[in-house]
Amino acid sequence: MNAVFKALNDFTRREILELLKSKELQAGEIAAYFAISKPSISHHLDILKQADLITSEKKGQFIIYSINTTIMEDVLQWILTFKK
Amino acid sequence: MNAVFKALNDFTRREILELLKSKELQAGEIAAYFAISKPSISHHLDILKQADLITSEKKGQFIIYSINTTIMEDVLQWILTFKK
DNA sequence: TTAATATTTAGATATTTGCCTAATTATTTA
DNA sequence: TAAATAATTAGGCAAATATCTAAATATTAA
Repeated sequence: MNAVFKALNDFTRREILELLKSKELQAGEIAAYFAISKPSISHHLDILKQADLITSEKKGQFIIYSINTTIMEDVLQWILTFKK
Repeated sequence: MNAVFKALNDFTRREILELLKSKELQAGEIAAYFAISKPSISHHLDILKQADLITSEKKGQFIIYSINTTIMEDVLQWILTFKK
């Protein structure tokens, strides 16, 4: 859970998740949405991956990223423990 | 939402929320649960308060902290946008 | 009204984070 | 096979974070 909350605690990373919500994207396509450098986006993707919030698959020279919603389910369950 | 994710991104603060889940507590009672100093706990309480995850009420020389679950509802809604 | 208690505020420090540019690795194309 | 393309890794730096001790504030009790 620590890695998940860490990953979610950044606007850019939450935006990346929003992008991946509709469809999977290449690393470069993701980077194109933001005004920050590719290496920085690559680092954000790594943090999201460490939290298991996204998965990646290499296709030739491209790397395709997809969202993994099963982890969101864990967060959901945690949140629900606070609801009466 | 930024303040909420920031507040949740710390083990001690999540533990404080767990404590307040069952009953409201004085600042000193909360601090007694942890091996870190009172000023540090006071700071954590402030961050939780900025995120509106807790509320405080002064009673004499004590300050009573309570959880505010309405903000958890916002997080819940955000999480749900990722569920198919 | 002075001392004790509860808590926060202030100031300092070490660690973590987010960003950058430069360099590296892997793959494809000419 | 050499050049181009996609992406990551490495190294450095400034800002943010978590922690501490010391000092300040507010309230209660002797």
